[in-house]
Amino acid sequence: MNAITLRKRPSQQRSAATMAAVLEAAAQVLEAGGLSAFNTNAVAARAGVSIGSLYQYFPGKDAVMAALIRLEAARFEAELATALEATASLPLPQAVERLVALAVASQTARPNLARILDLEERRLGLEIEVTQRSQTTVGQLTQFLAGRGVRDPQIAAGDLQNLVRGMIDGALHAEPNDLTRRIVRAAMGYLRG
Amino acid sequence: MNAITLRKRPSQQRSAATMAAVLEAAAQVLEAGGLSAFNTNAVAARAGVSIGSLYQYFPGKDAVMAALIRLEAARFEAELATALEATASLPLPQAVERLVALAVASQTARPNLARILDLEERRLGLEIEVTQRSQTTVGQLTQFLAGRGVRDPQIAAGDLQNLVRGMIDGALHAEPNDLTRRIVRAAMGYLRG
DNA sequence: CCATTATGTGAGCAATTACTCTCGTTGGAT
DNA sequence: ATCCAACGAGAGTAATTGCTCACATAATGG
Repeated sequence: MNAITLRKRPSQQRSAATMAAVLEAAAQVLEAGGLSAFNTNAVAARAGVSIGSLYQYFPGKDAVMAALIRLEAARFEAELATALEATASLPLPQAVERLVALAVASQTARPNLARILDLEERRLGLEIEVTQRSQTTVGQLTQFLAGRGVRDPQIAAGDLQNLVRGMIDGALHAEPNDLTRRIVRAAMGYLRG
Repeated sequence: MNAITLRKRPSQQRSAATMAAVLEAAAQVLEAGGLSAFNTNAVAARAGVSIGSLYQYFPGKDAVMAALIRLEAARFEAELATALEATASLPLPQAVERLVALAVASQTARPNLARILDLEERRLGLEIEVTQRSQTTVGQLTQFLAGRGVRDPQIAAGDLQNLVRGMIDGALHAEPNDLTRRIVRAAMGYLRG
């Protein structure tokens, strides 16, 4: 019997290293060549594994994208969580400045990557996923704003995220000087109403 | 003689209609299926012309994209120009509200298109093109802001454009209610410093 | 040692794509 | 009527891509 021998399933330790290598390679390919350069052969080659191996760990191309999106989101959310702790006792303007500086630093590291991941996230429709509200970026921000007495904190959190993202995306290629200050001005203006 | 018979060159009247059909088809394909659905066969089919014809009017796929980007940019810049005239005598907050409302309306019509065109514009690197400063979106905005006594009007124009674009992009899929009001709040906050 | 399983490999296939080239059609001038 | 240049059509081609599969190698257990 055992007609169907329960395919796939590498699991465990080795897989973690290979998967990480693949995801890092995917990030590099996207950053260097954009969406059009993102193909499984290129990713596998840059990761130093064969395409066969890549397909042992990921069911398909989109799964690699999705995993990368989740990884980057988790990274940023972890940074955000510690930053929020550190600013818990600061007055609002200083707290906002710290958070904005964090976002700027995060986007500056790989200017093109975040933009592409954002587009792809929409295409794949995996917006709500890890979404324990407390772990999402907007979720954390919502709680922060609510704690500061901001009205409609959920909407405000979304708006601020979009505002910051938009200003960073655009300005990185044009006028990065003093960017944090400029963003803080807009964000505080929004919050003061 | 005339060994090479001076290839291509359809020009004149008919071309305008065909080119317009191709560009409108390209916009529809992008809006409906995203970047991955954007291929020359699909565009030609939707436009109701053969691929042969498409390639008579456009030297390649990217040229179609570029033409579409320029067309949409020109459309928006024309709308912006008339809106700026109409708001010339209004106080700043009302003027800003009108302009923001225009941007919101423009993006709402085809929510996905602008985002994609923006990404592609960067990939093709055709930022400065039509760029008679007075015809660009930022150029027009810069003059407007300068006339209102805003400091660093060029930087402010860029920032505002990015801020508005970011907030619209993000909010269209989440909380479109009262969007204009919220954006105006951020924009005016930025301008008041 | 061998047998059995887990893991990795990469040539190759099927599908898709951008683009070309040959040929048919049209419409106006002679 | 005949010709000719402009225009359109769409089958075909070469290249690329996502992905499979038959096989090599490494780990594990007896």
